[in-house]
Amino acid sequence: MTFPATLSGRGPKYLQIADQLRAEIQSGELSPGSRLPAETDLAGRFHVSPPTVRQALAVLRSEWLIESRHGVGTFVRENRKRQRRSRNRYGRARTDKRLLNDALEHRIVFAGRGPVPPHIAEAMGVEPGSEVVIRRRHLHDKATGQLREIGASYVPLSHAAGTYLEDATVVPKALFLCVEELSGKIYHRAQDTTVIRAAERDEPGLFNLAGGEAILHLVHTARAADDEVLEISESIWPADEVVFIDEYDIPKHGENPTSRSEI
Amino acid sequence: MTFPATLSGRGPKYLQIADQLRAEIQSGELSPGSRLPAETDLAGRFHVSPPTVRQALAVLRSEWLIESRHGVGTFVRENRKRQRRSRNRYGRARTDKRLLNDALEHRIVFAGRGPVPPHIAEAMGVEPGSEVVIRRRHLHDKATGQLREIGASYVPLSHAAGTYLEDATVVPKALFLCVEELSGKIYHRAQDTTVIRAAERDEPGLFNLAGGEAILHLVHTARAADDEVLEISESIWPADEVVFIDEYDIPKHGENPTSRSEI
DNA sequence: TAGTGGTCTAGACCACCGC
DNA sequence: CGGTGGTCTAGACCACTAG
Repeated sequence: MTFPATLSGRGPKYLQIADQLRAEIQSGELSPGSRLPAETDLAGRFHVSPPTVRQALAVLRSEWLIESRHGVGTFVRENRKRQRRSRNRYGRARTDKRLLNDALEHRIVFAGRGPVPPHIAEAMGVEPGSEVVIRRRHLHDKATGQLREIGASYVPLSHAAGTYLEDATVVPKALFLCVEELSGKIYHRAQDTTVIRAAERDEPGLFNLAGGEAILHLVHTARAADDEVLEISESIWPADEVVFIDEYDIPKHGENPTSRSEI
Repeated sequence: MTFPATLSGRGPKYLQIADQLRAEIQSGELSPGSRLPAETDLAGRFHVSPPTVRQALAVLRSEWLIESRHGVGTFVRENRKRQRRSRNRYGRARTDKRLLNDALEHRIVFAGRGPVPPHIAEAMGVEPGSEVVIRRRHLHDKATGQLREIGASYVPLSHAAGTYLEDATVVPKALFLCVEELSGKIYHRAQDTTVIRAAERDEPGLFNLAGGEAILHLVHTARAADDEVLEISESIWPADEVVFIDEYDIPKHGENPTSRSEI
């Protein structure tokens, strides 16, 4: 029998049940994608009331181990293939002339003028609500159609107003190369700010999350040599789908570091 | 009256209650650190049963907005002061000869030989369980005493065996300078791997978390010019306490990028 | 229609904390 | 001690999905 009907008696029942099920998941007895027994079945096997089972499942849900589909069942979460991102997006793009991940489909969901949101205005050094050119994108997994990333780019009117950046067509090359062309200025220095926060508003629905899940939110500010902001872009992922891998040279003794440390 | 007794009737009651309370928190009516009314009080005011109130509070807890203390009450979470980390820890350390954050107290909780854990062995390219010199550290907030970061460094025996790195005394300068001295090799290139995962094992207790919270886990691998691993270190934070701020130069056209992109 | 998970009730008793 | 949140029960009814 897969699920012992006995609880050892140490600690709360719902935690013991969660421990049992977690062990079965991690041992592979319950494999990714497989369905758990119905809540009423689990209640019977563990000799507890249904709400207690639900409490145990809530624990596993908060650990990102299972997900429930209303009217269908509760399933062991698939190990979603993790994306790999570098914080330095310019290195290869400058030579490859492309920035896009081949496994993702790039959909521009909005392009045009709009008010700059507060957290971007701050980084841009302008009044919140000022008009800028905004390009919003959704990146979908080509295989499954699942939304994997939400992004937006904000370019000052001075460089983007009236240009093709206001058209919702996919830019044929990396956005920063377009901005360099249009502005006549060169991207010189960047700042990336990364935070992890709880999912809010429509994000759980968009990403098909249980709710209350962690979101990774990156704001990227690119400046010209004279410190003028050329572009701010932000990217939003379900935090558990992302791995950052960064490789970089370590400054030698006496060498001027290319990154200012913020520690 | 702070808490209206009426629910608009749209959607589940527990979500409406959560929305009400969230609005009060975000408007500042319920300020950080202040106590919410007791669950039974809330049940009375909203005319629902106590379990329904608990469900609403569970939502806010998963959004990291409140925390409950058994026997005391439920409180609006303080905005914990966020740490700022740069991926490039070497820039300033090479000139300042220090790596430590002044607001944090560095406690070495273990130093000596031990088996290398699996996720480190992989990055190090050795058998899991091989012996290495391990230095484990806890970083506490000097003001509050709260644990803010767990870290560990792993140095191959070939460079650290029998040296002062096996003593649990705080190293007077940055660890990498010690390893450079002891090994006679220079840190040349680094890789940082960052993931966000659910808290596991004893982490909720150590960090005083509600459970199921997001953890940020960074593994840093430093290599010499000949690709030999000189040191691997890992850092673990409650994800909501960390902001990464990275500044870096953007490679010019035709310039060899210092970071290899992983996109 | 049958079976699933989602919402909600009205209690009970326990464990913890501060006074 | 009184008040708090934590655990648990034994139901009821609804909403969703699949066949």
